[in-house]
Amino acid sequence: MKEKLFEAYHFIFEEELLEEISNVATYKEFKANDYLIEIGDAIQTMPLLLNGAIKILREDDKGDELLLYFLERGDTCAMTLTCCLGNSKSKIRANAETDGSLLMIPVSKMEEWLTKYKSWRNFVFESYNLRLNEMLEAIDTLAFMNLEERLYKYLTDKVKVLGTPNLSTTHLEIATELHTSRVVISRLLKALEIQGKIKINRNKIEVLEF
Amino acid sequence: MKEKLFEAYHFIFEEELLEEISNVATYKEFKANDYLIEIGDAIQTMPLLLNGAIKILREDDKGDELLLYFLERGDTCAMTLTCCLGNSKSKIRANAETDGSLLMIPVSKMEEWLTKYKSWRNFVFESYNLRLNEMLEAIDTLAFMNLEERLYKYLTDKVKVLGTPNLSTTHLEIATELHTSRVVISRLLKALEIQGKIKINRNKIEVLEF
DNA sequence: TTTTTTTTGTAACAAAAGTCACAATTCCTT
DNA sequence: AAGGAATTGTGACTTTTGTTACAAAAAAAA
Repeated sequence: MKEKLFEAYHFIFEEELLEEISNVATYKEFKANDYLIEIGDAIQTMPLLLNGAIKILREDDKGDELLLYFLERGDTCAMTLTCCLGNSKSKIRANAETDGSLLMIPVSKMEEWLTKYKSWRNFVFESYNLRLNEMLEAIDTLAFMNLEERLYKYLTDKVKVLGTPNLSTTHLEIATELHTSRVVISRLLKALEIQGKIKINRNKIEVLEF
Repeated sequence: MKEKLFEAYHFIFEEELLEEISNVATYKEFKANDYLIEIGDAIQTMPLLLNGAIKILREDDKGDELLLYFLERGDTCAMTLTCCLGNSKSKIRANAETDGSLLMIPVSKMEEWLTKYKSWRNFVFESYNLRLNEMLEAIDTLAFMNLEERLYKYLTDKVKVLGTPNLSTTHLEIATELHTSRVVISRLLKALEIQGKIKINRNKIEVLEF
């Protein structure tokens, strides 16, 4: 665990802080598709992602989903910070995209370190900034792109996060994360295939350009 | 200026901090429709809104706009914080919705106060949280609501910010801020009028239920 | 008052996205 | 191998949103 921590964070945090973290943090492993946070959960700890990828989803009152963005190694969830510091309930769902591991930091420590370590303060602000920018990107996508463009962006984003152009997913799963219907996604995937951008197989999509 | 500062912020900041602010801040008044920040601007100071309302807009590469949210008294712009601390260019446009005034705080001070005053730290985090939540709301609106619902939300939000049910605006202006076309807005406004939710006059819309 | 500009209304059409129904295919289970 | 479940394909249709073109009304300017 300590090795993983140093591996992922030694560029960012000073030795002393890394030591402190490894003393108070709880280590947790997760498997792909695990639900890590549910909407409405009270958040008591702040996660530091060591490896793996986590997707952050929004849901409306009718249960309709929408993928917001991915977290990767070295990321933390600003939504969690929001909840920790604001003492409110989670407004998003966190769902493991791959297997991975993370550290959980108690809120009390994370507040203490804000004054104690400049690198921690920078990290926290940097995280907020990253997340704000991800949200802006999500808004751009929704407001300014049509579904075919959104779909292609979704596929290429996934390729980047997973590190392979071969995606194992179904049309229905994509439709859910983009908050549209399966028939529409099948139609648009077909269109992308005709354009030579992807190759479709059952439960598999290969992204050819990205 | 000092009175306005104390009036707007004495619940939030301790005496000492208020004094410091009034020593280093520059006071600025603005008129409705003034452009306060343009996309691409380098941000050197952080604004504290004393009174009035500011709307925050996003723009894509083709020049299409989208209203993100409003800032009101006691607010600061997390986007600005992002820029200040991250040292990047503004990704949004700030446009005065009403006349008003604000204070500009140098970045150096705002960083210094982070360690010095707990109330300042709380304020900054609180601002980030507010903005993240506004962004989430914007995403919900785009992803889960149809245009008629978005339009009605837009109108009622404006009523809240301006404090009057009588809005002075044109169909074209609304269309621009919702990133759609004037004809569509005219059509949907008519529909809302038939439902008895609003009353339409040239350059004026009265919101009857909100 | 006339002219010009701005704003709004409206029809007719086009494109994008969503829905429904059902068939075909592939995979999994037994 | 046979049956059932999951996944994908497809046609026909509806709804929502966007576009174009032009007329009418109101306000502003000359």
